[in-house]
Amino acid sequence: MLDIQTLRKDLDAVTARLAHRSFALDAAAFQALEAERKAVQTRTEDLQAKKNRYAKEFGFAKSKGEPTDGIAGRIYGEGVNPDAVLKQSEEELKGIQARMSEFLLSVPNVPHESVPVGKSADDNVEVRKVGTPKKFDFPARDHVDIGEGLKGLDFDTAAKIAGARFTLMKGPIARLHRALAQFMLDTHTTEHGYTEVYTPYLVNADSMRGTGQLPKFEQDLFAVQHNDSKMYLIPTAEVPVTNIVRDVIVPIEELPLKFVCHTPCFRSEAGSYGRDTRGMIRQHQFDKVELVQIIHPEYSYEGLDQLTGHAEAILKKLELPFRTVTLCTGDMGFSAAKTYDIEVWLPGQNAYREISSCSNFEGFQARRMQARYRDDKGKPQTVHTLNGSGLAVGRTLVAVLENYQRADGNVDVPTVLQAYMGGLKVIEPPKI
RNA sequence: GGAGAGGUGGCAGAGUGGUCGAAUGCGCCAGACUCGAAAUCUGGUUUAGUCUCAAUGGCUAACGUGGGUUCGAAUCCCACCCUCUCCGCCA
Repeated sequence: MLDIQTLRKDLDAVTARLAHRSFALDAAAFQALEAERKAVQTRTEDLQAKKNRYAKEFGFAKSKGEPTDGIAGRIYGEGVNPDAVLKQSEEELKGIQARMSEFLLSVPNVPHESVPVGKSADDNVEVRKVGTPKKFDFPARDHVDIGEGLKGLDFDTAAKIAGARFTLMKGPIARLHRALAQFMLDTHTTEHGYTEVYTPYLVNADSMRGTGQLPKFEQDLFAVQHNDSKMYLIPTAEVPVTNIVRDVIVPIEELPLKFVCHTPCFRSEAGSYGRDTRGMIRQHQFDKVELVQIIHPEYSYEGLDQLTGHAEAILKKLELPFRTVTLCTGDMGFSAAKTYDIEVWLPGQNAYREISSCSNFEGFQARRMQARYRDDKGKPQTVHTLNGSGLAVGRTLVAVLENYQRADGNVDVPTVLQAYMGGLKVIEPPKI
């Protein structure tokens, strides 16, 4: 949610910057609504003030045993039904405020000035490239062939159990998946200063609204009915973790809060039919290790660079080639002010594919969820929120399988993971 | 699932129809005292919104949430949500 004060003051500038991300802000509608709000709010509060004055004088007169007949006429004038007028005015104001809030919730974040202007992923700007894609002296297979050859990935059985876009892992590949998550958590907690958290995987609507999934993107979520309300399966740990600070004033000396969290993520993938249907690139359920920072606004861009570096560190330790790009204005998510995508090299696709997305939301999420700190004058101020994948575990597994494959169809275990694999150095098919 | 207790400011905790945005204590901030600190004393200290001629200004709202009664609700009534304790069941 944008700051309504900014909209009032710099409506034209905001409209112009939102246009870069192909969002047409209806400035006229906003101004009309704002004018209406002002008129109705002033009138309503005036009526409320009269009502308060009336009650006060009434009580005062009563206590002194004076008559109370003349009071209403003196305050309200003759011939009006103050209750009905007030009630109607309050209803009207409520309606306007609801419309205003709906309007504000539907406006995406304003891109930071450093974000390149562009229309699509083609306009993203590469900031660095690390490692060189390995040349294989045999035709590189993709993770599906590798995993099925090792009897460790089974998409048919997953489809039987659940449907399309699910994976069943077995044996050393299942263990490799687990090892990756452990390795990531350990690295971020022991080397990057994050606190590990475990959270609910089902959350309420307030939490989804706080991080921006609701109200606009309900179709991307899985939901379950619970009692009379809906609960949502988290599409990323960003949701429960960032909502830790919803309605909280964080002591300034505790900033930045740095959390790391490993969860499954559930996404309906509505609207992505036919895209990435092969393998485990795009799943309804996948594991991710998420980094979240709650940070002082002054340091949030510094923090974003650091957080992106923390995610990249995992790829470096795994010796996987990657590149990092800055998303252009047209390719960014709804809530982000700036996003870096980290893309890992996948020999099976002969392409770099997204494995992490690191964003600064500035105050966009924090305003929605009233997450604040106190400035040196003691006034509550909105914090900034950051998050990034550190990393998507399923896609990292894909990258390891494809980059560490051998001519015989087996897969070398990256050095840093061997301890997590009980010393195993090579993944081979089961003996029997 | 059954029985009970409770949800009030950063925290603890009073307040059961009026001048209560809310006692008191703790915490925090400023000042006094002090060489300095502690102790003590004095003052301040919820949040959100809004108006205007922008001030040491006015007004509105908020005591879990939503409704109701009333001139007037933290306080009374109804519904719901949440937390805690005990019993049962259960990974």
